[in-house]
Amino acid sequence: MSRYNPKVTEAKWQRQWDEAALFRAEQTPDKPKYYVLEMFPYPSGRIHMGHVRNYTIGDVLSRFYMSRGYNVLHPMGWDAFGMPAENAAMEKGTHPADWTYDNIAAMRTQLKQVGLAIDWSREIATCDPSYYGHEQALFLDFMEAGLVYRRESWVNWDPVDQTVLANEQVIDGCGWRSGAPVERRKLSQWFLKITEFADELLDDLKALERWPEKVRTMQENWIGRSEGLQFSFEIEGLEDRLEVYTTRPDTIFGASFCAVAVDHPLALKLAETNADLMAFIKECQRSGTSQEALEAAEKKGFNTGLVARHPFDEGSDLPIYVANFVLMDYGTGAIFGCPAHDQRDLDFARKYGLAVRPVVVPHDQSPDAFSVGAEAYTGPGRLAHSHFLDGMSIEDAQAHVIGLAEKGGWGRGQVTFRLRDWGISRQRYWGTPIPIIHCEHCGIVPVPRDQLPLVLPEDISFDKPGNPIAHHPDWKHTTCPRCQKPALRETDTLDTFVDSSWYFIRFTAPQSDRPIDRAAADYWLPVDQYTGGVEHAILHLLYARFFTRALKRCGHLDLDEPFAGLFTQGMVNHMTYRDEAGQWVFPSLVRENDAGALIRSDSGLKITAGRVEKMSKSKRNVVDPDDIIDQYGADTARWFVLSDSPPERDLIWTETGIEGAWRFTQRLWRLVSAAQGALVAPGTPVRADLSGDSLDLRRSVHKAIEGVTGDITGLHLNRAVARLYQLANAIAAADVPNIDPACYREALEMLVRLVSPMMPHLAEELWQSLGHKTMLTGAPWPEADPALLVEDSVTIGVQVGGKLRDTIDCAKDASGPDVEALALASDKVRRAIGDQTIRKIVVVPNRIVNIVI
RNA sequence: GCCCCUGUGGCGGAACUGGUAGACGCGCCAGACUCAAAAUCUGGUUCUCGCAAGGGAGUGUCGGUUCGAGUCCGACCGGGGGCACCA
Repeated sequence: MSRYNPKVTEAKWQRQWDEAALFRAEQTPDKPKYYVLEMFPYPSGRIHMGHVRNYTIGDVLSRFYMSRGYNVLHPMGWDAFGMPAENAAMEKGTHPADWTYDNIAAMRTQLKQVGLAIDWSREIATCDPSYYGHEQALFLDFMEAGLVYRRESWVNWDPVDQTVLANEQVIDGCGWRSGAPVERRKLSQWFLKITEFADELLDDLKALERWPEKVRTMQENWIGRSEGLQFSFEIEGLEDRLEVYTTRPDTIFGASFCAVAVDHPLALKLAETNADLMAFIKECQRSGTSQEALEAAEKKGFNTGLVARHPFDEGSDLPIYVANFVLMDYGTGAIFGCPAHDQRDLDFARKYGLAVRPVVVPHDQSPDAFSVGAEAYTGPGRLAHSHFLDGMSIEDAQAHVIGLAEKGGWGRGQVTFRLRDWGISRQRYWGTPIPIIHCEHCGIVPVPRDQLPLVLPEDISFDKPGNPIAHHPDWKHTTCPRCQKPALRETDTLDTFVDSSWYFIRFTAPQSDRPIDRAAADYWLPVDQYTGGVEHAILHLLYARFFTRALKRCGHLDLDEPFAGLFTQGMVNHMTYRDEAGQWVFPSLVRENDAGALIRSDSGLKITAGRVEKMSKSKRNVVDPDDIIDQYGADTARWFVLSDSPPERDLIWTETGIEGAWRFTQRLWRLVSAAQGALVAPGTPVRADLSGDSLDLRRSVHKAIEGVTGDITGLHLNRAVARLYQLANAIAAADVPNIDPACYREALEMLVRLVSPMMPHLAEELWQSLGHKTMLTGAPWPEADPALLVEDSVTIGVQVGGKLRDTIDCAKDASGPDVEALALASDKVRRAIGDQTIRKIVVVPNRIVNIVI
């Protein structure tokens, strides 16, 4: 018997699918549509196992829905703008465009070898003017719709390299290249008004039933709607009042200080005449702009000497601090601190010796005895030590204080969101140019639409630090479209999240001369199943949801939610290895010597195995998909990434695992090949009166159809794989001479058909060798015969006092008394009961009997 | 620091809405085939006491709800993801 040769077979079927144009998405009214999408890759140069896993999951769905009679759209493209291309340009001197397009070409070849059912005619790259030109048009549409504005905001500034740094380029507060301490700087930047949709983005999460609960929760928290009180304190000796926002107006009597952000106008004004305060502010600005850096920093404050008057409690005035943990972006940039009921305030109060007065007391404690130690109390309770609020619930007290503030005219109830507007300006070359002209006379003027795409300059130099476009000798010099006088182009480019906020829409009509073809978008959208990593759970997905709504407002779409179903897949991990010299070692170099110790195959150095971690180039714990496909074929690689781990969890890549998958592909091949001679002709009907082993086999087959279908629909792909192993075991264990020949053929055919979405090449090959002349891809999905799925007897457990003592076989749906009698007839059960009295017998039909003693 | 997720044999995992914990795969052990090896096939494999029959323990830890908890509730510990300029 010949061995299965994936190299020849996979190439053969890929060619045939291609020639038959099977994966070309058709927009026809006779069939329902199904849009399958995986997050498009950044063209880093080579695909990694994470890609293989991601695209295989999507591919299984594509092929499955194709055979269930849908018009399937399964496209591929490239998230092709971004920093790595510029870094490569700086390090290797290659042009970002050349580097990117070379990478795309290499990765396309690799992806094609995986045998994905992709409509390659729709391929797009975001760095292509035919894509980003339309994006520029959309930017202008947003501008006309009032969704774009410009204001100052903070960036990480590297004082040595004279350049803006991304958060990931700030390491321990210093620039990654220069090592110089990073400063915060203000720059005029472009923003999109995502906050205008905050309520909608929050409310509509509820309707996203096919999104993971955790992603919805994360977005909910990110948007962060809160109801509170905005009010102002009188400041002793000053005309100005201090405007603060609080979500806990009930704790007003527990206030012991006020604090403003380091970039709050009051702080800046005081710093003009206070050198110490100025130094403190400068000190605080010597850290990155990331939330993490700000919040993880030790809480520090500067006492301004100013005092805020408590609105109710004349005796207790509150010192005003400038504090590094107050955020200018949230609320009013100023707070009152109630240390007893907020952890950050408590940490601050302990450091500066401020009073900690509990004003909310848990229901089971007395107001006089309750005190707060190292942890703030944020739970439920009753108000205490709060004059007229005493005894109220938190909710009542909040409503009461807000009411008083509104009546007294010194404050009002206010809804605040944590969500901030989306800053889309980047001071970089490799991105979409923002189509704006700055004119001294006319101000901000959009680039006329007939001049789009506004393309990036090609002759660019990375010799100097900073933004290469701004350094370009003539690109930015232009004339104002309004007054025709000399003017300057905007040199900022768009955040790459803008590119990925509408690519799934462009896929519906990638060649259209308008950004969006309404008919195509109406037909294909929303995406039915979107798959990608959880790391995109908030930003990318929220931006895309916002973009869809903004496009609707501009008349491009009639759609609110872009992704009807979302699936977040886990990472691919691998064991790490280090040699005696402390170097990380590629798994392909690890060998076991005769003594069973791990050594390097090149140098012979001893190796120690470390933790299992996410595959990463830096730790070298990577496996190259090319090597795997070369050695085992794409089907084996696909089978392995689908097996074992549930797709939403991390997968551990192991050499033994891929070998197990390889054995299974060979086993399937042998199973079908061995049957060849003995098979009846294709299409021979299976008799209805099977019995014995044939009937048992047929039941297993139909249960597998039912199970696999359900597993794929529910995205439990690892369970589908396990079921197929079971089915193969059942077929292999069958005593062929005793099995009805038509039944045996059916079993083999169903195995092949059920395996086909996962191992499409092998399935085609086996289908052909079973005597079929037409391709399996796209052929209708099998249906289970319901009559073969019903069981007439069940085995259930019998517990005595909650402990399993025996199992009994009984008729399905047998009545309580019958099952009870059967259970009590068991020797093991009687022994377990002994001479104890039976207090009660719980019978759950078809499940369990529990005899309570 | 804040938000979210996760924790089951030697390993990856299975267990529908609370009802026989460990399906399936990997590894390991024994056997068959072979001059031998590889491949393949058959059987076994949670731990523990026991020759066996049989008993006991067991789903990160501690506690709770229940006739019954891997599953629900509370606290804690370990691992991971996100935190707005990585994509």
